[in-house]
Amino acid sequence: MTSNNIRVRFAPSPTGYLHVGGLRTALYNYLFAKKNGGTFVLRIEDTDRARFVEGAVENLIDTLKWAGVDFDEGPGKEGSHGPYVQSERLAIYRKHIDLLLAKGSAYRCFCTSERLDQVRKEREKLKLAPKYDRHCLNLTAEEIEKLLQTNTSFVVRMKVPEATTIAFRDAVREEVEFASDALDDQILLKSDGYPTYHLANVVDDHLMEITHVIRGEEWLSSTPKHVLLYKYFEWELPLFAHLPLLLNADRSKLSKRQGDVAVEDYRTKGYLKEALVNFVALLGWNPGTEQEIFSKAELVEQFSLDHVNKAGAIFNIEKLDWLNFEHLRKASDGEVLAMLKDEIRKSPYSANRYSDEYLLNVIRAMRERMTFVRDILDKSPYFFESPAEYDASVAEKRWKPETAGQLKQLAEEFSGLDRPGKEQYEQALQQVAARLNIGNGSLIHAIRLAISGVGTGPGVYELLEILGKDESVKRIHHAIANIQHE
RNA sequence: GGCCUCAUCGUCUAACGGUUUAGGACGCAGCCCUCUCAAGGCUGAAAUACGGGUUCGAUUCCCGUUGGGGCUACCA
Repeated sequence: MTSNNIRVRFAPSPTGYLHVGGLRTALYNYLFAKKNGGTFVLRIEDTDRARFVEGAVENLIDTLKWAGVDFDEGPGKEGSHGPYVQSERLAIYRKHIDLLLAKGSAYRCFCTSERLDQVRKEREKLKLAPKYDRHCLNLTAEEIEKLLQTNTSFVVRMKVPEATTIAFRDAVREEVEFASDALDDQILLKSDGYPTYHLANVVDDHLMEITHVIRGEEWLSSTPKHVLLYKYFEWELPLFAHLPLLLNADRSKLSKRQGDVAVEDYRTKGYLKEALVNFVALLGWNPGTEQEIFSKAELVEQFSLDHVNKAGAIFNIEKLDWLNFEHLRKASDGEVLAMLKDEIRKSPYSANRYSDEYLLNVIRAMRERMTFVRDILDKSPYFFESPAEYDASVAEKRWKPETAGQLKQLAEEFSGLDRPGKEQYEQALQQVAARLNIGNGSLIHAIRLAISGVGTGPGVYELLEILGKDESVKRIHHAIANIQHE
């Protein structure tokens, strides 16, 4: 499928679940790759052993698969640039660290974390940038040898040049510049032998021949360190594209505290993958047209880094709900049926009590009235069980002293009908109303309350038809016996 | 605090110096339709953060202010 050399990657940390911001980043990478005939790589950045969560990788892959954001190379889909899990690439990083050490672009640091804390505090007091004081940069070869011999634990730091400017081009932010003096001598190799993000990321992006690094804006500040590393290794720079962050309603970075951030949370809440993908695609990107509803294929067709925004975007659920409604109505009756059966299985109702034909009728009646498939159960439980109680405010308004007698006549009329449809119910009701010399409306509202228990929902005749004659008549009699007016 | 970065309706966004009484969408309000609720149709309220420049002309370019966000870990 790859007609050129464009290669992008999504590089999450397996710390639990896929964040919706991560989904957005993965999606943009995916769309960019598909649009340009490139390759989309999934790489697992598990260099922090303390934060590793069992099963997180599987969960990540499963969630990506659910969302339809498929990768071309990655764990379980080995290509020519593997392995795709960083903890399996330790020897590679070690080799590159040695290279840096030999060139003098990096140095060993034997300082204890206690000393580091102290240095930090002192510099903070002096209002200086919180940087390492380069104590170990001045160690002699003999001193280093001695420390190594005694197995003193150490880290490897990058040697940042003094008084220069590090500039790079960003596809969404154009030129970005940093003064090297503001940069810390970043740790590249931790004392446990694992690389930090900065080293592993640069080495892997190069080795995996990544051409475009599309990632969240939280990485913008550390990009000069990465640029420096590319320079030390004498590697060609990829094109960076830093995406605006997804925000909470108060404009802080989207966090768990203020709502659901895990893709699986939205999945279990009943959001369609089509809606979620459509929604996050629009958070930070626009097609340049007035189109709002997109299929995945349309997103691929229209996606471009040129239309990526700079400012952070608030994750606004209301629009997501609307998109869910829109995508749900695009689903076929059969697709909704399958989803509805799933919901019924999770509900107190018994799954095989209702025929497909019956459920399909319910779906057609509720089509324009649901945002989630679950709404069918929540908003119209009367399709699944007789009303146990009757809405008091509706009863007060629609159930008059004479209503019981009128409905009794109507029920009798219905009983005499032979396999009635909507039209027959309507005719019967009109006849009874005429006979009683009352408007159709008073009968209609009363009967709705009687058969559904509530005052809202699909048309009454449709309700009667779906429920069937026997069930409807039964419910009417039950209502007559149980609804009190005033 | 320092560095980086961002700034159009409540929210997501359009506008790439003049075609703009700043457009669309979500949400909100009203009207129509109607047996209710929806759906649908129509209408409405709602924004260029502020101050200086540059220019015949600034939402658009420059500077500053203010405000927001990110980073500032042997986390990614």
